[in-house]
Amino acid sequence: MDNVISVLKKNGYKITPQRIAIYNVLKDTKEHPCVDSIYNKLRLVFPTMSLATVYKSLEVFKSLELIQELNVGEGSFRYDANTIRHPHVICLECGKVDDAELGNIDFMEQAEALTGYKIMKQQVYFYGYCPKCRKSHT
Amino acid sequence: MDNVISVLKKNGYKITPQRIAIYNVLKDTKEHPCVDSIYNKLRLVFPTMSLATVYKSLEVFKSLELIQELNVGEGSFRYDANTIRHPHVICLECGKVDDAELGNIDFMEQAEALTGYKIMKQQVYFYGYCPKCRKSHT
DNA sequence: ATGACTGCAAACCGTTTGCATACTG
DNA sequence: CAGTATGCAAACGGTTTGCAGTCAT
Repeated sequence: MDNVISVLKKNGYKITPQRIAIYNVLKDTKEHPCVDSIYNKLRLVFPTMSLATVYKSLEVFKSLELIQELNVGEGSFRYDANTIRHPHVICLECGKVDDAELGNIDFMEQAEALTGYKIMKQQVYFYGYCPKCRKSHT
Repeated sequence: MDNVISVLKKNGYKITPQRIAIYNVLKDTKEHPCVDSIYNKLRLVFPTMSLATVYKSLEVFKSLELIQELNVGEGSFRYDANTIRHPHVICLECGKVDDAELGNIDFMEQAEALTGYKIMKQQVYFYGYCPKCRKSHT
């Protein structure tokens, strides 16, 4: 909750209304919004909010591991305030991105042994048709 | 091998030297090159080759499932002529992308049961430091 | 011969950067 | 008060598009 504030403070970043608002948008949704979507939500509250501020703030949050960046292959990134590693499902029709809590599917050790890489992170994405869209897809 | 030719033909696409050359670049490498890298390799052979042609050809191949598009979060896509589902490892230092043949780690059924999505595809990415780069990373 | 393909250039769109102003600490 | 953050606009880089000319069938 105030975790953001203390982490920002601890790392010498200033607490600004914009940063708090941006973080809260992510904290309060499960939609994994992209920058534009965050920006448009915030413009209603901060008429002067700029895209650049959203980008810069997300960059700060990312570097402090307060959020994670998703990369589902749309040409833009999405963001998630849940930084615990978990898979995502993407609807090929409507573009929705959901969490897919599959329990423990950690293959990092196995991958490390096999590839010789020092593995730091694992990302799992599923692509398919969501409950609503699958009806129209036979 | 001539699989490309027959698939293109079967689907009403023309066989052009450019398309064959682009496909062969992918077929002959394990580097998962991006568009720019493919383009620069081909310019040596086809001085008039254009980026647009590379993009358009890859689009055709992708739609015919002759190649797959990778999306490791660099701001550009990479391409792989190996269309069999397999994980990839990305080096956080040098950007290299390798295959990681982990045996069977198919969670599509599980994800389908859990999420209600009709799952079509699964992508697994590992991020870390490759054997060369990990030395400089303690 | 005809219709698809190539290749150039311009347009596009998400993201980054530079800089003057505003605000946090 | 010092120095970081904001917000605007311009720049950037990967990708897409339109169109005239060319080539595969």
